[in-house]
Amino acid sequence: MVSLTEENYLKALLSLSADKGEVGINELSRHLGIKMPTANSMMKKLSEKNLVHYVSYKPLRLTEKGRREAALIVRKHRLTEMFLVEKMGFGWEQVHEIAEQVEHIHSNDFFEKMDELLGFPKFDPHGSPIPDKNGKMEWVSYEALAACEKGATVKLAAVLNAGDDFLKYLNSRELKLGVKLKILSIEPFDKSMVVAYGKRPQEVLSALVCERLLVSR
Amino acid sequence: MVSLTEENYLKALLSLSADKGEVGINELSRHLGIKMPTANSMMKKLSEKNLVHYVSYKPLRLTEKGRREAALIVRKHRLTEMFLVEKMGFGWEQVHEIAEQVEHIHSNDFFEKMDELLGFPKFDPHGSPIPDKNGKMEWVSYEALAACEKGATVKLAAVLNAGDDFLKYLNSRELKLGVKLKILSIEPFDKSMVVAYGKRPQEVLSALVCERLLVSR
DNA sequence: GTATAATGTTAGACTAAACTAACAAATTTT
DNA sequence: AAAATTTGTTAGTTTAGTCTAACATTATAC
Repeated sequence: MVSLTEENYLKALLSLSADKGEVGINELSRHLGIKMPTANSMMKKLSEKNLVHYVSYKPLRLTEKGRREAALIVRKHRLTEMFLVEKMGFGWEQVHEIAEQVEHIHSNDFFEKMDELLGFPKFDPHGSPIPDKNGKMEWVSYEALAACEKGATVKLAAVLNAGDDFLKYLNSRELKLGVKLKILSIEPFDKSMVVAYGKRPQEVLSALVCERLLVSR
Repeated sequence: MVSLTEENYLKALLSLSADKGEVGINELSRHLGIKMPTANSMMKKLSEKNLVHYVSYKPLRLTEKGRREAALIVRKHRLTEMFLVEKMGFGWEQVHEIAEQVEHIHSNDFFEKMDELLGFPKFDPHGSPIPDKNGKMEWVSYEALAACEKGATVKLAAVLNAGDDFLKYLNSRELKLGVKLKILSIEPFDKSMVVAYGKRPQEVLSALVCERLLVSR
């Protein structure tokens, strides 16, 4: 049995190792807002349970079992976010907090019913992929808007590290998933972009924003 | 702040004191599946927090604050059950387990949205009243079917202590809330009843069943 | 109304998950 | 390559929620 606390460690490990490949105790503990010794002893515990491969002073790695467990929690989180937006009328900036709690509910029926009512979606409201029942996550490789060149026309496919503030900012600019963006110019000095989309002929996006917008061609 | 564990104690106290008026440590601990000393020290803790009025060797009583807290958890539980049945297509025998977990989610928005989508229902799928946002619970005083006399025609309004088995039994006999029952006879020996309803001209209900079916005239 | 049974309380121990303080190893800087 | 910094580990403490064993009080039976 995996406790709620353990589930949160696994989820953190999955998301950090997806971002940067290698995960250390320091990074993990900062991400979870706990102290290093706490994370350290939890890693030993998860290692006993064959969820994490732990060797002193070496980077942490999820075992296949651990990766699967973590992906199933992510699945529950993302299905919940989708359900809250599509079936309950919440805004995409409101759903993270609630999903953070709902993801720990033990009931396959509950999440399978959500999945069914939603028509088996492949992506959540922020464009992130929803792992399947076996914990397989299809990684569609989007580009960051920041990596695109002047003149390109691209479609907004997902947003990265979508916190409350960032999503409210996007709402205020009518930047929704699916919007087609044309890159009018790129400022060499600060890498900010001027783009056109929808009814907005020119909108300035900072480099930070461009890094967090993922697009497809 | 009230922990998940504390919430479960409060809920148990509310339901036991609604049933029988007085609640003892022994009964409370049996109901929660824990040992008496554990319940005892929790009562002291809840007393510190002004949620329970605790005096050694005297029956336990919720304070007004405690009663309100408990009723708000019951509200969340019953709204959830209603949502699962009405909006997600679960059977009334499936929803208790899930609601038992969902009731601990901290988000007013989440439950208010459910309430709104459901059209502000007054009763849950088992006929139990849903407390309002202030923790006020309207007690409609139904009778047990067992208390009715031969010849009476009554409407099934709620079911008591509705566990999985009991609800499956009711499903198998097509006994749903709102069904009109006519009491054809009462067996003096074991207090079982023969009743007519829907397309069933005569159906035998044991005394145990009759005690748990609540009806209105 | 005393003996017995049931219920309630106290004291002390355990586990999970957190912490701080001190120490050890690895990495980076100079 | 030695010093300094960052990262990781060990040891011991804390809190919430549980337990058992022993004792105390209240209720019940005879």
